[in-house]
Amino acid sequence: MSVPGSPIAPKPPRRRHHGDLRRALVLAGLEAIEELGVAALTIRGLARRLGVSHAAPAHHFPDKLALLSAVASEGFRRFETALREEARAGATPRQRMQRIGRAYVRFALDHPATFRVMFGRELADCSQATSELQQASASAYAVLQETAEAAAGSREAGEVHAFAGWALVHGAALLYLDGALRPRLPADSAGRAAFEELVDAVLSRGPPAARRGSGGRAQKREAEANGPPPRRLPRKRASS
Amino acid sequence: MSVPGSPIAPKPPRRRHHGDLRRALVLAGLEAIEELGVAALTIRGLARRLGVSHAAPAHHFPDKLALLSAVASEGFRRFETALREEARAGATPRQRMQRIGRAYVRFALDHPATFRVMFGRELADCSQATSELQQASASAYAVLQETAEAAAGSREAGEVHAFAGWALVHGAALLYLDGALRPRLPADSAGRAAFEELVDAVLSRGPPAARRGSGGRAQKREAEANGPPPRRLPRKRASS
DNA sequence: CACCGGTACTTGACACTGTCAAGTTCGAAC
DNA sequence: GTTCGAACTTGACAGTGTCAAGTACCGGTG
Repeated sequence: MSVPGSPIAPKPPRRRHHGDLRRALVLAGLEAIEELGVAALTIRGLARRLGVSHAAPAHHFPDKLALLSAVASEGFRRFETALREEARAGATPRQRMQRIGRAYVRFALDHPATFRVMFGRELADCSQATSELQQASASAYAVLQETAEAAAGSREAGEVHAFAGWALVHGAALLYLDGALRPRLPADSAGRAAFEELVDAVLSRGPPAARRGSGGRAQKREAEANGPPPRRLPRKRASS
Repeated sequence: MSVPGSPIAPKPPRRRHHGDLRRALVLAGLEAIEELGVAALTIRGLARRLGVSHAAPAHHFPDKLALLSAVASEGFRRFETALREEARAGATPRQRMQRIGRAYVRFALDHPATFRVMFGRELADCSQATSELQQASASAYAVLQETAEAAAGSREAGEVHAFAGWALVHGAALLYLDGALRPRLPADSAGRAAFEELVDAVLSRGPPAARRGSGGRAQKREAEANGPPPRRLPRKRASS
């Protein structure tokens, strides 16, 4: 089904009306998604925005999912860049791990719609066909895993390590984005700040299973050395 | 805008063709979503399935998002039931917490499309209008929080506790559902089993931040008492 | 230079969607 | 038995993704 060889940029674009319509579609798609959400992204709308006919995009992407997949791949590339930059800025493996976690959440909060497309359901069902997306995604995860292995010391511990950290920041970001915390945290900028503090606290202290009764002193000490203690979640409002 | 009073079931249904078309729409919507995914859910399709005209649903839900919201609320109610049952079966608070975590992941894996609708983006943007959904969601989260408070001993520790555990299982479930682990874990039943073992391991051992060098002995002992050690993630396949 | 093949794009059409406006039918209250 | 309103139908509209056929333009070849 798939031709062997380098999957990206197999042929130089012919650049007719827009220089490179394919690239323009991906970039405009990213913009449109961030502005209005995924549901507002239409092929015809993109075509109008770029000044081409409504069927022009079909010559670069067989269907809408393929276009979404290309948009998500671009998102993953930017995501990976952000993570790598942050990892490079950390001194110790442990610091790098925490910085990556924060950068992960920050990216999700800064580009919510892109993040959801990257990890969204639509692509999971059909992504077997788009190796570009799989590769971009795996490459981003590799940043986490490399850092986790260095922080954990061993390879196998690093794998569980990386998965747990990944799941933690991923879930936290999505819970915030999806509004699941909204009854407790407002969606405004103050709510975001409180949320990021909370994530910091969890990243420093470690989640519940490790915090049972005995032996919490060292953790607490380190938490205070790594950042401010978390502000408590505000109580739910009494009335709407 | 909104009428005061009890938001749920304010009036008994008049039962014309389908006894209770509103309820039938929600149930058929749940089924259709689980069978074919959210993208395949259309108002007209539901109407055909129930043998009514294409505009009949509009008399019960002002638009498609309202219907999706009702479906998600029903999902949350079933979700909460599953969590509560599991929590009741645990002896100690800590056992309850682990059981809830496992039940959380199991629900997501058993009803992937419903789970994604429940926590999906579409509803986050408009859910200010549907108090039913907010209430159902908060009620499910309350199970987690109550258990976490009991396990943590104090109220404020319980909040961070609950959030961390929530984010962990939520993120893990979504990463699996979205296929982000697919290069490492196959999507078949063996992959699922390996994934559930992995989650168990993380729930027992605690995530990375708590597992740095010193003081890991008690954690290891408890991990072994709580379940089998995690099978290592299989190496990535060499070729597709 | 003319010619020509193929790519990038356009035009037009189709089936499908969600949503609205107006008409119809039926249950129950008076 | 009549009336009234809710539940439902019919018909229409704009908008969508996708396909088939046609057109313009660039590169190379004679």
